Amino acid sequence: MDRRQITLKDIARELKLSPSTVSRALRNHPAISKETKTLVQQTAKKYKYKPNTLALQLRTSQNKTIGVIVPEIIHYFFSTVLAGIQEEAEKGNYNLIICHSNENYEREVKSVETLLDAQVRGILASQSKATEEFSHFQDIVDNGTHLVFFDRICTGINTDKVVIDDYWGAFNAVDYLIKSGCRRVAFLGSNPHLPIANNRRMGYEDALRKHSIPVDKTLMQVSDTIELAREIVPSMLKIDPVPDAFFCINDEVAAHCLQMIKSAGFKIPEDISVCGFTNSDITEVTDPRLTSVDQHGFEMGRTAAKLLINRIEGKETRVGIVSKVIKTDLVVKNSTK
Amino acid sequence: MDRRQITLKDIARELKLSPSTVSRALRNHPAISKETKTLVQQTAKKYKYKPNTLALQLRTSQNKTIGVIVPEIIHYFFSTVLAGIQEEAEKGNYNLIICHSNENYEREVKSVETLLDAQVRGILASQSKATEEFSHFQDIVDNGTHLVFFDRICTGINTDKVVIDDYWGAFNAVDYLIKSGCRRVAFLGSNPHLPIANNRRMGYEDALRKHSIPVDKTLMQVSDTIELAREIVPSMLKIDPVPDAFFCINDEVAAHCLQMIKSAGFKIPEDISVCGFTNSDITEVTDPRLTSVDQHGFEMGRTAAKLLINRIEGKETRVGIVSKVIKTDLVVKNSTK
DNA sequence: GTGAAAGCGCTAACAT
DNA sequence: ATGTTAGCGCTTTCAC
Repeated sequence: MDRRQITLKDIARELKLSPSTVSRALRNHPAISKETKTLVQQTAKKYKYKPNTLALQLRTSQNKTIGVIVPEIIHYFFSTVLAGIQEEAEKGNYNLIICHSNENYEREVKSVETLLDAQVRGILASQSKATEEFSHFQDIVDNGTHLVFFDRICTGINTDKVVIDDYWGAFNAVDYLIKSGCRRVAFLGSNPHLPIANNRRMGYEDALRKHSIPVDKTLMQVSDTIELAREIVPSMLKIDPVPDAFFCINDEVAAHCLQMIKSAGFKIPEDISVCGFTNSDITEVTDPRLTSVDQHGFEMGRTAAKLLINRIEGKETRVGIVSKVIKTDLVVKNSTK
Repeated sequence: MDRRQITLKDIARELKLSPSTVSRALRNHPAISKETKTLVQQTAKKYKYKPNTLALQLRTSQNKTIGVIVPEIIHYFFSTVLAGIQEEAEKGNYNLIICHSNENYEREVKSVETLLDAQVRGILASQSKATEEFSHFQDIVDNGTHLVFFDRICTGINTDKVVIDDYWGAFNAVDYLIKSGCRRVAFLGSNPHLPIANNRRMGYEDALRKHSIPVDKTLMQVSDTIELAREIVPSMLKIDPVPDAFFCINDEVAAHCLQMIKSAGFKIPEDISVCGFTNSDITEVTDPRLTSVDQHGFEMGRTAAKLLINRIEGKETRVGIVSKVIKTDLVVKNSTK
């Protein structure tokens, strides 16, 4: 069953032509006669000839694969980004090698190694939460391989990036919460060395300041996983006076926050509002449905992949760093007034 | 910045050796003297030599990539499977090309073409809901490329497959519902030409029969998307007597079903129980938390990938079709009595 | 123990 | 308009 693929040579032999003629005929070279062309092309079709990509790429010493490093695959936002990357890669005829750091620094380092070993032309990366050291990313650049960060960018490395407007996403959400009557807005954030977390915190603080509400450190906590939320939210509900809104760094935390608020006996949104970040599928099935900031992951994936491919193909000529920003949208549902 | 990779030749020239010697030294060939070996290996390390995979694969005329066709990437179950495939592929040093049919027949056909053009060694596929014609899958087999179906298998093609025990998953869930006191269990299913849907329907029916409950066609509907559920569930809630349980083909349908039951004024699980299928992340954030059948997608992905790789490498010697079945588990939460 | 030559499939100079 | 030759990076006979 394992039949060998038909090669140019096979066709050449069959037609008593030289391989180069066949090659040219197939690629519509002007110097080939019409008859030979049609003859060759028919025979190619007849034998289901497929050019050997390996040989082609070896010759031009340019493979067409790009690598992707994501912290987590089983995750609404990242799978959305992945879908966008996939679409753009397919369009440009690039193959994808997807690596999965699993929020783990060592696996991230290994992923970089894997991708460089595979000699990908470029890498799209989103940093794991655990990463605080960046030399593996620097290796990519030093190797002459193109690198574009998306979402969880790494400020220590001088390279292209695609982010969302975390600051404005947070600012608008918190501004909305305040305008709807909330005065004690809690912030469940993430490790501040992640720019996305820090920018959202600043957006949060500035929205408070705009309305002359003092920033209260007791209302700001790192709580970016379900486990942390289950620990921290109950304790925050005991603060007096109790927060009248929770602005959360992601939808999972928001959804579980919402559950705990309800089981503590508060009404949502009458007593306490909750707002998430991402606008993932789970926002539709919580009760009440969860207000959230849409991150447009698909568009982020497409943008990042497009940028990388343009760099690879020399179509992006700007010499310095290119930073693209994807706009967020607050999607108001029922967990806010 | 785009420096050329170091090749065997470069090292050979530097060390005044022949490329073949260098090649042998690097791969620890017995006929090479210890001194040359260490010398070569040191120089290789010094220049960060990386073998050119393209050249290697061209020589052995065996690339190391496998293709995956999934109906949907942004989907808890499939991203779980993907994570399993990814892990196994990485372990076996295979690259992945992931195609995304988006539940669309034409895109599925095109995906097969893409993968065959890329000359992947094997393909892992899960059929789109829209597919009713299978010749594109037959093309894969005719081409001599290995094919393993997972989850949404295609019965028309004679090839390896990995499925879950849909029948027993459904049987056990419905059996549990009945044992908890439900008598009028509705089934929100999917297109019966999909084996997964048909097997679950049979499990459902047999569980009813086991308890001598007649199968009532009015309680069985095709409703496998959120849109369909929003249309069908309200109408079913008007049936007299009303169903006292809904067994749903997936968690999204179950979650939205649950919402509509609540807004119709019924209590869950006191009046009506709801059970989903997959046990995805959303089962944790609905109110009440959703009882569901765990499909173990990660294990399915690993199993399918392992099987495919074994076929490719000739390690799976069974001549006929290999069918693997992943066991499901009913995970009882709060939407059932 | 090491080297020379050939070849994997393809294309691009350089003939003719 | 077509053929010849060489070479992409690597391994593998076959020599010595």
